[in-house]
Amino acid sequence: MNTASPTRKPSRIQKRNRKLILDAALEVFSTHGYRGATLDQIATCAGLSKPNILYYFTGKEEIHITLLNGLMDTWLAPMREIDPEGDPLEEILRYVHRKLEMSREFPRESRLFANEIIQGAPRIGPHLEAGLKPLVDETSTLFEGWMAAGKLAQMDARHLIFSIWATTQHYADFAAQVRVLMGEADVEGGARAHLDMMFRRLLRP
Amino acid sequence: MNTASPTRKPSRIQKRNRKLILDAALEVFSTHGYRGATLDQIATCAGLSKPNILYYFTGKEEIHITLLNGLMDTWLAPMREIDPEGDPLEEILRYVHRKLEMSREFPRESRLFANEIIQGAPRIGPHLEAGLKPLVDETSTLFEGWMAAGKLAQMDARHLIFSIWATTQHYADFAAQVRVLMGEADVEGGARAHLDMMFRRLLRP
DNA sequence: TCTTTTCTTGACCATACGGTCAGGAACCGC
DNA sequence: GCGGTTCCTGACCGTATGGTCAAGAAAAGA
Repeated sequence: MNTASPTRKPSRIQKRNRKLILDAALEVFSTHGYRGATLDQIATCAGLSKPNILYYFTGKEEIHITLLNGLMDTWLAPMREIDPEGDPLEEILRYVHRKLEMSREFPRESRLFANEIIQGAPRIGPHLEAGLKPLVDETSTLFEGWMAAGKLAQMDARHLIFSIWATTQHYADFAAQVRVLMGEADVEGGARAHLDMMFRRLLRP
Repeated sequence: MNTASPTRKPSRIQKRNRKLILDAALEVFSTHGYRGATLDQIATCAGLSKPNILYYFTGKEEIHITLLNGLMDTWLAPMREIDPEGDPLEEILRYVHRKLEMSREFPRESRLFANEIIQGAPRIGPHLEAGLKPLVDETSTLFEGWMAAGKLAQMDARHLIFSIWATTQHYADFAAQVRVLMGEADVEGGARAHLDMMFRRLLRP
């Protein structure tokens, strides 16, 4: 019986294999996109047989959705950690640095989301509305309060957030391009210094 | 006989149909990615039959590569238009605005490139090295000269370029997300004002 | 007009892919 | 050790997809 049974805590094997599958799927989906990924690739990558994959998940789409949902929390955590009581400039800079770190630490997750959004968010659209939007609205209000209090330079809070996302995730999503253009240089360190300077200049009242 | 014949100027019909195909392919590839796109979709979208598509192109991959190569020039044109003799700050701001305009005007092209790069640039990698890198190197040198002359704030020129690309293309590549978060607001105008202010603050010596 | 070349297509093919199923193997409480 | 449940797989199926081909329709020369 599969996981459809309502009350049944997952066995040791179940936990291990679902993790194997999701990890393999993250690898494959993030590099080939949803349509480009195949169950065979995921199975091989996970070290399991294809029917076994379908023993744990009802189909390809469920794997993808499970991944996206599970990752959403991790992905938004840094924004949730912005402290309304902290120093505005330092809080936002900390957020920038945390996002950049995540770009380096979880590039596959970043690309998974990027792939999904670029293609019109066909499978995660509802979750954007329900999960992301409230958080962004709240954070925007917080930023606007800081600006009104003269703690930050005046600007559109949502566009500021877009700029932070864009500049930090760029290093994960466009890594192939960055690698070509930067060669052997210390990309990570350079990016950190650049973004710190950039947002410091931008936000200083 | 197909286009492999070396010396043969394309007929009227040939020109029209190749254009139809490439335009349809841009639409389909940019929204579904390379693997997600099918020849049938492209054929339907172009109003031609599938075998007819394959009369003009040897296969799916050739269509994709032709698209990428043909678009590269258009895509890099704004960077080529930066005037070394112009006012540094205004030249770069003009570049930012031009890139943002292209995001609005050619979102499909932007997503096509984004898809390709995210997946590791498997089909355009060589062209990045040969076409993009020299131009970026040259532009970086120009920027560094301006910085050394005290016309711009000091920073890493390559990371500056990344920041410009990331923030402007974000509005095309992540349009689905922006739409959810901004609702009916005037995204275009807000983005223009925000990026102008942002890079002005950043670059002012 | 007649001929040659270019263009177009319906029918077809081989493969790849998502998914199913019957039955066997491994695990687990007893 | 035994019975029942969970876990696993080889073989298989229907469909979608990239691509081919022979032959007809349309243009283009002559």
